[in-house]
Amino acid sequence: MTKGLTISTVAQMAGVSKTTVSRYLNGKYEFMSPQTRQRIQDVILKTGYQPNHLAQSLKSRRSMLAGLLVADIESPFSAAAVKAIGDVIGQAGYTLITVDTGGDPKRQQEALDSLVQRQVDGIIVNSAAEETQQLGRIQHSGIPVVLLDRFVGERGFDIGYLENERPIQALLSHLREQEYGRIALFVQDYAAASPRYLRWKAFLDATARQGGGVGEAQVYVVDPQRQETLDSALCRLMVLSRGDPKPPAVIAANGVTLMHTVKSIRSFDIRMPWDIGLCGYDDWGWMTQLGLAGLVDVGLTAVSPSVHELGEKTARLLLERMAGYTGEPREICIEAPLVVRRSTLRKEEANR
Amino acid sequence: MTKGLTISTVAQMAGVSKTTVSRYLNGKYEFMSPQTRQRIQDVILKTGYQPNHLAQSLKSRRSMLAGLLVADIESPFSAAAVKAIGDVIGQAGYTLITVDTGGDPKRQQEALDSLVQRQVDGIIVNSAAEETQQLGRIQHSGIPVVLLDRFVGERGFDIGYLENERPIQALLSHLREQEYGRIALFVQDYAAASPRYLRWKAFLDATARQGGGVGEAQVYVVDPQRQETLDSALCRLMVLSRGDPKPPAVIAANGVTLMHTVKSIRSFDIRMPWDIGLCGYDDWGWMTQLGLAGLVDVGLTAVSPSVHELGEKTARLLLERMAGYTGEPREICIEAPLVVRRSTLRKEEANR
DNA sequence: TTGAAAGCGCTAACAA
DNA sequence: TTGTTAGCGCTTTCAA
Repeated sequence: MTKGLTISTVAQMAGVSKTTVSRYLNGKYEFMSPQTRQRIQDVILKTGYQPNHLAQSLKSRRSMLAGLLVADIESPFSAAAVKAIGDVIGQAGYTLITVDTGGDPKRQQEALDSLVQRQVDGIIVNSAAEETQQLGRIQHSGIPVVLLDRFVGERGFDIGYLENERPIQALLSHLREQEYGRIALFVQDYAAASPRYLRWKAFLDATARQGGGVGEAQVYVVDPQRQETLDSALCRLMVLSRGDPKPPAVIAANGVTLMHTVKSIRSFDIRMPWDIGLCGYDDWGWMTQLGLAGLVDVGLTAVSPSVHELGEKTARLLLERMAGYTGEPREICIEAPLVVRRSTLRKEEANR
Repeated sequence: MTKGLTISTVAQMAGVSKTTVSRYLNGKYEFMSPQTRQRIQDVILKTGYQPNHLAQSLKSRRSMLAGLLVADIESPFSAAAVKAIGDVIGQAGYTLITVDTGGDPKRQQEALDSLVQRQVDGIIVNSAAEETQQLGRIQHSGIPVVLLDRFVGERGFDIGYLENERPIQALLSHLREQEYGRIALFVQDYAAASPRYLRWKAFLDATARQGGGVGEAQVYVVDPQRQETLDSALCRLMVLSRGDPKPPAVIAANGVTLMHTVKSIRSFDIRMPWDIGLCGYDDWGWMTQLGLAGLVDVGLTAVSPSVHELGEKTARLLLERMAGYTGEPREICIEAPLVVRRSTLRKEEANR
């Protein structure tokens, strides 16, 4: 592969056996004469020999490889997660194979097969599929599987995820305090991914609980791929609210939806926070550090979870499993604070 | 690793030899009786057998693995590149190992060693280091190396990169047309990465050529990690321009700098495009599709290259090398159009 | 049409 | 303190 440089070559050049070189490589200097050690070192330095990790893995039955499946590596959420997970996993000596499934269950399935064939020692999955037979089988076969943010049908897996219910409730109370009228949830197909579902559910529960005849009617299922779905949802909302002294407000269920809603609001020249209030569930990695949501228009009110923390903790779950931990499945929930900005502040501020 | 399921097991269960199973796995049905084939297939389906890719690679001397080094996977630039490269490479049957070097030459070096040990068939590098001995050695040892956007000292590698000179010139002419006065370049340490250097160079050349006593003084070296560097650059610029009937304008050398400049401008309540013009070199992956730069304030004028195209073409360069192509080093330049938005339009528009 | 045997580069008993 | 030997799971001559 590289050049024909193998452990045998090195052994020969140093005038020792493969075993001894192998011992050297694995740091087992205990019963090795300093001279031998030195000679081997010299040869390795001189030749630039790099041990073949494939062979090592085959023999030792540990690949020191971990797999990570994400739905869309370009979303700031995935990017932040990949970064954090890569750091933690890498720190521990593992190499990470990150695969972008594009949210497609079939691609996810293929990717999983591929990872298994490559003998990864563990897998983290931001699942694109509700179906989990495959994940179950993999876990069963001895490769630990840890979920990232998205639940799948059955339990039985470790998971790290972002808090959903409370932030939605916080968003709602905030909008009520600011005396917005009709409150709508813009959400993508919520059967497809558990966070969306849970946020939708939380919205329904909270609105139902607080009465006022609000409910399902206030939910708009949109598709950010098709801007017109946002446009039409927005228009309906505005029309339904006409004559109402209190303006309506939108909660976008996630970052993509939030940004596309901004776009839509802009295109109709609707003014935030007066004609409409806008806020959402937001996860924008370093964009958040930079304050992207703060850069947009008047600054967007948003739930702002630490995806880095999510990644780190989730990676740790996997590391523990790969180290042999076999306790009950664990669930780690990352709290997500609400950051209020001007897009929903129609009362307190002068708003120049 | 998985379960004890190996090719021997399958062979035994199907009542054939390992050889035959191996033939089946590799699609060599030519001289195989349909019954045999069927039997093997049945066993594999029943047992869920997955061939050990480690062993296959060891024997066949092709890992079907490719490595990708990026400086910061969280930047929209890297994210878009990773996506595109992953798609193209994956499509061709390779598995991609993406490593985030954090822009640290030492980490890059370690990552490269690791990839070599894992016997990757090729490597794409968005280099964090000017030094290239290691890359040269790797390439020399038979593993093709392709550069992504950043040149390194010596030539000798294939590279895909974004056009630098012309867009900077375009930005400058545009600013002149709009009759801005003093024009400044905000750029990070330009010794560290070739694109920055080339943009800086292009800026100097173009301003020098057009005379007017402008030149080095107009370049501000900033560090987006430290907002105060942006703040102070901005203030100096504003002060130097006081009394000038034409307002100053800033060209940010890349996306991060651009966004941080926005932040700074905001914090001082300076109005775009009147008190200042702002534009920049911009690479924001799906953000661009979404029109992030369009979401910010009045919309930012920016150079808007297709990082996807860059990723695709660069990946193709590597695929060709891995397939055995051995011609001269090739350089692919991706053109980057200028998108004019309101942040630099002080003339044409009413600008309500 | 199928199989036996050798070996990819490395590790780990077991001997010496 | 070091080496011999037997594989890890797979592919591939060569022979049958």
